[in-house]
Amino acid sequence: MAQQTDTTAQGAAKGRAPHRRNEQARIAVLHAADDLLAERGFAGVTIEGIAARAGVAKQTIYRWWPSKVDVLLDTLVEDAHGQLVPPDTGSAVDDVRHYLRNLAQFIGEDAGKVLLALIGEAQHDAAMAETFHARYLGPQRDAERAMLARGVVSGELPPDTDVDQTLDALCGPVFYRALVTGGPVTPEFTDRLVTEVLGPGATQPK
Amino acid sequence: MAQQTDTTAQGAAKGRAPHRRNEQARIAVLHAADDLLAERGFAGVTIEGIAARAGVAKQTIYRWWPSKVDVLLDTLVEDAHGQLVPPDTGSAVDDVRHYLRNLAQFIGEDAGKVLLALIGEAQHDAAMAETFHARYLGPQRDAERAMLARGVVSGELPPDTDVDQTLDALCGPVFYRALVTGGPVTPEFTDRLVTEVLGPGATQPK
Amino acid sequence: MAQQTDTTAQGAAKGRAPHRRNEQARIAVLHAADDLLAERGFAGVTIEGIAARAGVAKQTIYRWWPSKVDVLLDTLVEDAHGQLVPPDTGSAVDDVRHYLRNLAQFIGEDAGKVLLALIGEAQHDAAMAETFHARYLGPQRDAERAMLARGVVSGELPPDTDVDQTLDALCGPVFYRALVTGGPVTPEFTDRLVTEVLGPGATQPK
Amino acid sequence: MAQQTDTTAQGAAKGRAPHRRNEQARIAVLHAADDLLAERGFAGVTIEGIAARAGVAKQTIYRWWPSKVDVLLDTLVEDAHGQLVPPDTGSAVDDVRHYLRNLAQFIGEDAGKVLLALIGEAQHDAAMAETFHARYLGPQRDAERAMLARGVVSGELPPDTDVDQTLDALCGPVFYRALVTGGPVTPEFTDRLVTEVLGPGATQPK
DNA sequence: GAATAACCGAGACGGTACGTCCAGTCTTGAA
DNA sequence: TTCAAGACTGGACGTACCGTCTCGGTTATTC
Repeated sequence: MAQQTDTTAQGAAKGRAPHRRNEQARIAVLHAADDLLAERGFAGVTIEGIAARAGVAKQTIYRWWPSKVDVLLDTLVEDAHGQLVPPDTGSAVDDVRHYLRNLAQFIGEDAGKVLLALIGEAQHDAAMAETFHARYLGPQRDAERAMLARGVVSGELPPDTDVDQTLDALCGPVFYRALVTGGPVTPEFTDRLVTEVLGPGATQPK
Repeated sequence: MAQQTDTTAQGAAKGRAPHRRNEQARIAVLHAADDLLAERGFAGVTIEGIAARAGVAKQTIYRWWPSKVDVLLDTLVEDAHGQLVPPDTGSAVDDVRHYLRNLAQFIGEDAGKVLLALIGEAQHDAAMAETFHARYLGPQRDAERAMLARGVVSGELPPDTDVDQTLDALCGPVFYRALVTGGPVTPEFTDRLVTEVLGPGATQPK
Repeated sequence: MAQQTDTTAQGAAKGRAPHRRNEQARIAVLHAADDLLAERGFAGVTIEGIAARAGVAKQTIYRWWPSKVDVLLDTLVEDAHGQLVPPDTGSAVDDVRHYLRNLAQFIGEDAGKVLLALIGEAQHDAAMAETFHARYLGPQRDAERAMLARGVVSGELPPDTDVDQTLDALCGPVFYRALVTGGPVTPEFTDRLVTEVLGPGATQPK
Repeated sequence: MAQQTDTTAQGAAKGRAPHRRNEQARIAVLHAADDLLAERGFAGVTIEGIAARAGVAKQTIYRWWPSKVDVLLDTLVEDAHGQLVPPDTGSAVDDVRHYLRNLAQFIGEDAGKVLLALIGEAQHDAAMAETFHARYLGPQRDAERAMLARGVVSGELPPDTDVDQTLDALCGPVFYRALVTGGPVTPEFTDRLVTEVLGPGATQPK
């Protein structure tokens, strides 16, 4: 993924700069897109608007990103990389509990708005949905699956656990609240979810 | 909602239609919008496109609908009215099981695509989200709540059931698959969900 | 000219109302058109605007006038009938002098703005120009010709006077100022015109 | 006037064209406007029509011209520059005679229709009238004044000549015929005008 | 230490759709 | 039959962005 590889200076590190890209411009674009989304909503994010706010030429954006959603996808990937990695503490149930709390909080923040907006856009654009899965949803899901799989291996979860069904039962309600009902996603809500889905043995909070 | 009230001939019945709206045009618009969404996706639905396909002037659309999402909302409300009413058979668990199967099937059809598209759009436009709740999500949720409440009253469900949490646990995974993971929503999936959420006493399928 | 015949109540006077036209509506329309022209200029005169201001339905206007310029033409004809009739005092030169002064003043008033606007519109619309000539310019010109002809008959003007050329030499500069240069059309200007065109024998002002 | 300045290659010569305008598009627009006026009249000239005929985007027109009349004004200025410059042969009376003949002919041609249409539009739109004066009528009048002034200086015309009154007496009738009476403007008509206004000493034709 | 090649800002360009205004036609119900 | 009211098709308005395309200017290697 060209627009993702040279995080900071890594590009210059080894294999000769592929073609000196202006890092400053890249960051300005990501920030501008992020800000516009927070301030004016998804519809307020336009290539022209990003360019104007970032002090960058439209062409510079088109050179590196196929569309505005790819810009947002980049910001999401960078943010999620720092905040949405499933933990690995040894206790799978604890991991799940913390991950869901974390997810709920993330969704409530600006960065999470990007995620929701991209899910929204994926409903409108099948091609976009595909790259969204390839770049974010797929890898994230894999990490989540691994988290549960560790619990199965350790015996903390039953050996016949259907990992996908369980993940949907855990994450589904969280996103449902965020995307559809608009209700608050509190730690109480996610903790209870964990208890109900993973069984009463998982009751004791950390 | 003005554009919804005079279903069939009620308007002419007694109430003296204060200003005769062209029913033919209304239906042509709804159909055109529906067709365009199915054929070309949400982005392919434009006021100009609807007008052209429906053989109607743009102004006629703007006269009765504030925006294209309101047109789609009208088609959704009409469709859902026929297909998504929670049943009331006496057995709440059976009702839920059937409702979820129904919901899963609806989401897979053209009419359901409208629902998903509107949920998507709601992520981009807060004002739209509000009317979406007022016109569809709110009433639908109320009907769902009533379905569960009947089970509590009848003793089929425990008296301390948290209706909202339970509904989210039931519907959340269904929408999560449809909106996010893209996985199939099969009857097996929803039946299992019912069993897990409402307890093993609800296991026996109808 | 249907829209002209029943000035005030004359329609009811003799031959039984041809088909009871609402005189009130007719007058309201003419006034509304006049006012709109004065307030917002020719472009601000629209059928919808006239209808709204006159408290009249659009259809009522279309029933009696083919277009908005016909409405203005009606107001012009009524106004000019009262103010722009060439005088007949016995002295043709005096008549011309007074007529030109009168014309200059008329052009400066609201009613005259209608005349200028219609001349303007005639440049844009050949069909309109034709009815304009038939209804106003032609008759007015005939009256002007008669005024000069009286001078020729009385011997006040030379027998070989080219009436049309002379009229153009008299009226032309007045309209040129009003339509093109935008300069003021003063009595001094028109008096001098008369002197130069009709000869020094016409010098003495009244 | 920005849209007029870089005639030919002067822009590239030294001044460093700050932003390359597409000359081809500019000319296509002027031609399209001209053609539409001749074919369908002023009302038939629309921005959309110009754009379609010129093979140009509407935005390109709006970028360089505030309105359709400014487009026509540009074509007029270019045409008049070539055909309506008052001559300077040494004999002011001859100059006037030729200029009026020229003017009469110009008005009869397509290019002259633009002039008449703009005078017409000026009656409807005060702001437009102002730019019309600034861009065309004013400069043209100045050139005409200079023509007469040369005659005064040379002694060909009396020293007490009122230049403005004389110009109105000369041009007024010409425009009056074109704009109002619709009569033909022949060389005989203009020659006679010159004789009458500038005196019998100016009689002998060239 | 030039030459050169990709970058970058700026923004003009052909387009599509927007939401608005008004034209001119029509239909309805009251007077 | 006229009238007020106003819905209807239709066309143009002027605006916002889209994605493509030059322009000159600026770096930063590469010869």
